Amino acid sequence: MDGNSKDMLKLDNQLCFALYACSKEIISLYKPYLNSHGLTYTQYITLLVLWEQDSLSVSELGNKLLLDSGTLTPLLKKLEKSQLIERVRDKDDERIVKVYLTEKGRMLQESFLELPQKMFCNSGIKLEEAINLKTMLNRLLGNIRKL
Amino acid sequence: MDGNSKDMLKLDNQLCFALYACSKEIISLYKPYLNSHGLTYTQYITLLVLWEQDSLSVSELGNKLLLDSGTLTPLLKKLEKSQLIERVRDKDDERIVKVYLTEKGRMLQESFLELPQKMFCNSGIKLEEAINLKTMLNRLLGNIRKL
DNA sequence: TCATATTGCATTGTGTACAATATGATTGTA
DNA sequence: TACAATCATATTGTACACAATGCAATATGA
Repeated sequence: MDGNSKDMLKLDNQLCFALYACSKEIISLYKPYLNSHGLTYTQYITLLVLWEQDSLSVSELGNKLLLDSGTLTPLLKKLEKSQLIERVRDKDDERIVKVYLTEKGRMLQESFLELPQKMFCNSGIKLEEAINLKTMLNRLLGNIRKL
Repeated sequence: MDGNSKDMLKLDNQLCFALYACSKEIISLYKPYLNSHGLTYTQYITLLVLWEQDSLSVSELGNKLLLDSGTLTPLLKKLEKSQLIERVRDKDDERIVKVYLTEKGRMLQESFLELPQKMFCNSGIKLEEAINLKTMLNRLLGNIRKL
């Protein structure tokens, strides 16, 4: 991040591009494994949330995942088609669609228990560094979201 | 990054999700400004590269941007339609398409000279932190790409 | 010259983001 | 209680990003 405006326009000097590239490349590391289970990355993180806490509405999922309902609706329909979840419109408030794991969806967690560890080893960075990086990212994320 | 496998499957413990979310959110900060110039983020970083070095082939651009030609071709056609670049098939090797900035494309750089600074201020993090973060991301990116 | 591999771009299909819309719930007011 | 206005939620449509495949041009070697 040196001197003048033109330098800051260089691709290599842009924090945003580093984030953009890193995110894409890491996700592409996940892909082979996820695809072998018929999942995209976004579907995977949706399941992550449901494995933590079942029975969430579309918007609650969206809040946790930072995803729009317009993104989630087709995604959830696919997960439902694969019989990993069920979408049930709430009786009391018919605007709300609640999402439940099926037995098959719950069982699937077993296949992924070792994945984070495996991915971390692939990344070739130290644990301390990873924690440090994640902390900084979360702080940055917090700042951005307040705007 | 604590204890057991199930904990590591929690969304909040995933470095990858922090990257994914941060990248998306920061890009969404760029969007209003980019859109007002009729550009997407990907088109913007493509111009960043061309402003640094004009007259690159599609694959050379792809290498710098970590983008596939399948992503670049339609993108470049749009930039050509907006008369910001020209795509010229190489005389000596007709497989190669070279990309040149037009005068209009070169001039456009002026409009973006202050953008990185503005974005950085919005992010609410310290310069030292940003440098630190970018360094770590680039190292991580380097590790990943060797796989 | 023929066969094979490589390289580079284009095309197609899938996934995601965003804006516009529809519909159900809530609140305030008479 | 009834009604209008507002708000909340999900869906649909459109455009973009990306991956996979196919095709054309070139290079290499038999």
